[in-house]
Amino acid sequence: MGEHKRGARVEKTISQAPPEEAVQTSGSRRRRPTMEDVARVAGVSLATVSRVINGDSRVRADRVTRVHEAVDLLGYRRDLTASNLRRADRLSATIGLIFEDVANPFFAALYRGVEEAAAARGVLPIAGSTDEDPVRERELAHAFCARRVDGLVIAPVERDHSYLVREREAGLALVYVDRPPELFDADVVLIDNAGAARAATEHLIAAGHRRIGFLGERQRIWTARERLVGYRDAHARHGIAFDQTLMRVELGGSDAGAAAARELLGSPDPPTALVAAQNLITIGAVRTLQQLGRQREIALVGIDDLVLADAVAPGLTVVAQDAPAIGRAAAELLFSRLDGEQAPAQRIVIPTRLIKRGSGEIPPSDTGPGSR
Amino acid sequence: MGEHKRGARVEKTISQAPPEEAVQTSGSRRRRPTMEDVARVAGVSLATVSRVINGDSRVRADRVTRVHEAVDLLGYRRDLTASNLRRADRLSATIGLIFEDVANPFFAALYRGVEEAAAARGVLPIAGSTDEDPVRERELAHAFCARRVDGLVIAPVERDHSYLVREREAGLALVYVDRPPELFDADVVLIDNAGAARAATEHLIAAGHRRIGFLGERQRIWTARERLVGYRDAHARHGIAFDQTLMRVELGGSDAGAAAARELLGSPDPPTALVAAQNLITIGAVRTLQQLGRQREIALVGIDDLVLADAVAPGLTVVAQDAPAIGRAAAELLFSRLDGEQAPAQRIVIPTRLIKRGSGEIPPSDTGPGSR
DNA sequence: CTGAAAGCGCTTACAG
DNA sequence: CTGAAAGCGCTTACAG
Repeated sequence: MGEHKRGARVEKTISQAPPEEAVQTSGSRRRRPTMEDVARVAGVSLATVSRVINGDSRVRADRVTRVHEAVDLLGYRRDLTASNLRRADRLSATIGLIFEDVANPFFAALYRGVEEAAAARGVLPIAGSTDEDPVRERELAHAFCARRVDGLVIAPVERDHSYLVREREAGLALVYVDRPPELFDADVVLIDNAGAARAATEHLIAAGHRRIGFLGERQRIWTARERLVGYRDAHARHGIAFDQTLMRVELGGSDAGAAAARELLGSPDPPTALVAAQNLITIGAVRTLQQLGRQREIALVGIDDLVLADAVAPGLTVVAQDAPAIGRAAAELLFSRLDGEQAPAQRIVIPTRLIKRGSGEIPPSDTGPGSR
Repeated sequence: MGEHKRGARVEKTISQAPPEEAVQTSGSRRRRPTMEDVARVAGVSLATVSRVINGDSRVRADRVTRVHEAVDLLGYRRDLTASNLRRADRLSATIGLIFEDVANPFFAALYRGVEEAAAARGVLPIAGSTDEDPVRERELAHAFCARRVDGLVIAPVERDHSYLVREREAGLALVYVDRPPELFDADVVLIDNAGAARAATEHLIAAGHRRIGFLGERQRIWTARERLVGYRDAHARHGIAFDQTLMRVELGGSDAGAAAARELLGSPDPPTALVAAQNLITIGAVRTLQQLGRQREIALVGIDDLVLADAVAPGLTVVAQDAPAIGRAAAELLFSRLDGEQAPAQRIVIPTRLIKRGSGEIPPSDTGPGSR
């Protein structure tokens, strides 16, 4: 298959089954009826069929009927890809979604929000997961553009999106979610991450904690950095010295979160409370506290809500974000751009909400030198 | 917009923004470079460009270089929709996913499994949620077909998929997941639902329970019916009379599950254990048990695992299914069909696993006339 | 109101 | 090995 290597340079993610095999795919494939077939059966021209299918009101009523009858008879279904190729607007009624992981509950809910807003317009989303790999992100973006999506909703890993400027100039609508663009002037929908982390931390400070551990994601991720900022900010606001040893970052997933929590709590001068800065990390932290049997002794506030958060004991206090609302807002922004909205790039901030369920309301324990 | 009504009849879900507006979309749109542009810059013919892009090895090396240089210079990106229109295989490298709800953790994980298997082939998934609405299912299927997806992975709501026979004849690969086709002979990947429910129920019987409540989904859903069968089956196998009053079905979501659990436990002759036959229902059951403070008294086994299931107290015993594996298997089956595999329709059963965490190992309490 | 014709951006026989 | 030409299934000026 040496001949595939070169093509791959241009279109890496698109290489599919060897063409020579694909031809003989499914034994006796039946041709789909085309507008031409419909025209023949209805006894009108191809142009008239197209007009009827597209709801052009200038067609005489009896011809409209004839065409519809032929459509039903043949089981004709329009080929949107061909239609799109020739249309003036060149809209494919498809948008691309680039997320860290579609299986993460946050992004799954975001997807749903986008889907709902898009469905109202007859638009369908294609989604892909980057796993925080910038190469994968770029491949996905290219793969989506090759399919001529009308827009991209992207939770960026990569800082440099200059590889998308040409697509934008060609009309691609671009909306960032969860994380802002870094070198681009584009619409974005997100939460106040620093504010959320600050609220989480201040909630613990209000309960009397002075030694609050921080469990954060990889700092290459913007939200992770912002949340750390909010955590530090809360300390500064309350005149509490920031203690580097209470901070664990670069955590990828629940196991890493669990291990980091265990490490922190086993340290010589341990925290009396924890801020878990991402949903999977929170899961890990909860697990560790329970394994140590200290879930009623060490306070915990998570960022981003979880299913069953109200069912653990104590209930899990979180700063919740409204993922479906983020998705809906992003989709609506994207469509407004597609409709020609020329206003400057918008930054929409979806409010978060502190949900007190118990774990965040535990006062500091007297053990350890950290308590006052 | 009266003229849109008729078009809607043929392509309901595709009607997009009024074409007349869409034209003036984004001020000065720059045309994307085409193969023609590349050909001009490289000083070769359009056909040669196409050959190079497609990795045809018969092109002379220096021309290959020239074309690649022109591609880089112009920032050319292939239009896959146009390519697909003309190719012999007519493969779009896109597949459609029709799920109940992409935000449900089970389907989100299934999506991820499909995505991974598809990515290896350069194929991208488009997904839509039906919310168990057969009309929406049909709209989604049509919308996907209009975009000329190569195949459909479908968790069916509708029993009658005869509206897809024409598409199948035209080469559409069809794989069912989670639920089998009812009137169709097609590939399917699922779990042994009756077996899972039987295992859950027998686990409770082994712990000594004789009055086991059942919380099930809407019985229009195949998995819901199967799980009820398994529950009853377990009773029959152990010579326990089936008590209709212990069964609550048609539950849609966690709130309904919570309410039904509360109702059952408050009945004159209540169960000593519960089988929660779906993930959201399990969440509701856990919630109710905790609110009543009876989580250490009433046993509970859920079907399908949940995040934090090990963190609730007692830990949640479940019969877990491997959603990513279901997704991967479905995608691989679909691709094998696309590659020409002609074998009879397959039924792949992905094993489930009982995970004991505490809630399912609670013995029957002595309260109530149901205990022996 | 309608049809013949051009053309969207590609691939693919067909010659050479 | 290469190019001119036909054509995939549509939409859209252009005439009438």
